[in-house]
Amino acid sequence: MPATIRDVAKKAGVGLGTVSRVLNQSPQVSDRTRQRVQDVIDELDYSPNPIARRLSLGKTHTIAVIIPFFTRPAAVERLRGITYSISGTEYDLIVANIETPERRIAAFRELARRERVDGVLIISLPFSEKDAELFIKSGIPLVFIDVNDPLLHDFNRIVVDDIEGGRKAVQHLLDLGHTNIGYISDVLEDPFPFSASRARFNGYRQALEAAGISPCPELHRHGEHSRSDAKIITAEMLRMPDRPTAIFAASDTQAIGVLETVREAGLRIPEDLSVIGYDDVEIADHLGLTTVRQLLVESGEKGVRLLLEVMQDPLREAECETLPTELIIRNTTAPPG
Amino acid sequence: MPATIRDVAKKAGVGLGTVSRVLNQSPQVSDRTRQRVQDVIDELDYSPNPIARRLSLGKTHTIAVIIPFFTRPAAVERLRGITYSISGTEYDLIVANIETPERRIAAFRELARRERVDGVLIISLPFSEKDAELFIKSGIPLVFIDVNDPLLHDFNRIVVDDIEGGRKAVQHLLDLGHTNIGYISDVLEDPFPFSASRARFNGYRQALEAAGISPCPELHRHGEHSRSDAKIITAEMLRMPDRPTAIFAASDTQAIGVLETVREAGLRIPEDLSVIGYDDVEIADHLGLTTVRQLLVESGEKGVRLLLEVMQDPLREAECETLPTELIIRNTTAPPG
DNA sequence: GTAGAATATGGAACCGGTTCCATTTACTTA
DNA sequence: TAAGTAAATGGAACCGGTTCCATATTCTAC
Repeated sequence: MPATIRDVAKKAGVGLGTVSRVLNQSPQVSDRTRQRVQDVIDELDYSPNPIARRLSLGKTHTIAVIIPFFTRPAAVERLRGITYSISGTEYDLIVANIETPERRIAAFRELARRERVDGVLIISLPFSEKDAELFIKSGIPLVFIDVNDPLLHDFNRIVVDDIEGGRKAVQHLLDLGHTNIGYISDVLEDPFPFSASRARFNGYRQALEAAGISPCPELHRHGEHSRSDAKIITAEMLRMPDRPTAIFAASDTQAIGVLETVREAGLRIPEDLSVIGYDDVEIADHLGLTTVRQLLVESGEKGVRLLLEVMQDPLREAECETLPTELIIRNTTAPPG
Repeated sequence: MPATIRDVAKKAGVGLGTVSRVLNQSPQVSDRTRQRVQDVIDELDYSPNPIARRLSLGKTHTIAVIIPFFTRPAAVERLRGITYSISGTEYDLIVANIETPERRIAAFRELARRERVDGVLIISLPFSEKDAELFIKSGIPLVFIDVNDPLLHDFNRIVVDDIEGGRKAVQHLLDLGHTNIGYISDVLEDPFPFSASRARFNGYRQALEAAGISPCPELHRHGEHSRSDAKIITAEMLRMPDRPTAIFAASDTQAIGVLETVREAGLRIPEDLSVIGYDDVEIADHLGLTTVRQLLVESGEKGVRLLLEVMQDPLREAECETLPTELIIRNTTAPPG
């Protein structure tokens, strides 16, 4: 049904190559011929078939984003930035939502192929040495957002210094006078843990040690990255004889779970217990949550820009851009009662 | 670099058609030949080029979702359901994020083309008669989620009865004894308003009228679909001499803005003012928000399933599935003080 | 006006699959 | 064993673009 380049050529009385040259703004067409062809293109409402174009050019014009979308609200805001930067480019954004380890492996396997995508963005996901081999072998341009690991030294990254971010969170609590500070995070002993959680934990530890406080293993607990697990863990912590006076949660999602349990226990926030999260997702403002802010939307935008550059110039050196974190003090932290 | 079907044929000593038959599970291949070809496929780590396949088959294997993604958290949860249902199919999901009317028009224009996508899902967006013509002309399979308009009678839809949903919200307030009930919504006088907001407004009005209360125009205000606009509008309402004792907000997002302003005004929720939202997005539970629940994830899942069926059988009659709404009473509504 | 250089153009070949029909091969029956 | 039928196979044509080189046309300089 839709007109093809052959229809245009025939009706304009020119060759296929000439139509192609008009379509692709080649200077090697006379103005007169160009106008004639353009008139026919308009008349037939012709536009090129993207699939045929992609096959011919040997490019997919597709960028894949692999994302644990719905279990990490922060990731949603990164994706927002990604859609902004992709919009107006010639690329399609395909989304692979990863909510289980099995899905992650399958997605990597499927997408690490040059005939499949031109580039890949990986957001907030664990990444193993074996995964790295797969992508290196494929030669697919790859950018990580919020994944930072020594393993990734030779890959392009947009990250924050999560050690510093973790330190800021804990330093804020120390400045308020807290010394008995809990930390709730994702599981850190997985074969492939999410690197940012581990770094935030290291920041937690470093800040305590710098203040001459020996980190107490009882005060660090982990579970799935979810509000409900954080609720359960917080309840356990509140049952400790020497319960913490403040809790640092590794993400705002988990901090929300903490808030819930603390309130259900009849404790006042922040008078009886201070809570600080990490990310500054959109709802954090509404909740009055004290948190460490990351530039989530900007990280997505920059990730796309970096990927486009890598796709343009595959020989460029791997780059790692570190975005700032910022302590955002709202209403969930105060000096210990 | 990657092996092609020609490499496989040559190495296996068969013709292209035979390799294709093996790839596509045709019965018309002897077991012996099939095994021989499969061994070579494994040896060369060959997989078909999806672009070539799509051109040959005349299918894009792509489904587009057009979504006002980030301005409507409910849409994010619908998208979650979409990713669940798409996962495991042969289709790529491309996401077009629409945050302005101009972007909407451009996206429709680009995507209403058979060489571009095999099907389209449109979520929570305004849709005009002109838009309808564009899609009818293209013959693209199309399913709407959360768009319900007489104009769409001949299109496939997954909807809720928003009139009933709006009535439920207001009926709940009436049952509590409220008679002075405000309503905050999106702009309804746009050339192409979002249909669900209008329907919820109709529900609001019907419930009042059924209770013998004449709807007061001063009690209905609208702005952009955002938390911040809802904050401003609520402040205006609170300044009314005869301010409402309860507010029905057309979405949870807007309800959150209402909560903020009410609290900033030093009023207690729900003692001084009751608030009810609409959607039951994930954070509503944490906020203790009374709301009208929609099955958001399920609406996405069903939308994909319906679209796949329409793509399978283009001659099928247009279908409209109506999902239930449910009143969810939490802590933001109580009898008037 | 002629020769040479520059510009414009057409279309065969190509991208990597699928498909369909002519041909070949294998099997069955008399 | 021969004839007929069924199954298997090969490869040309096709999908709709892009590109590159041979050729045609236009322009410039003498």
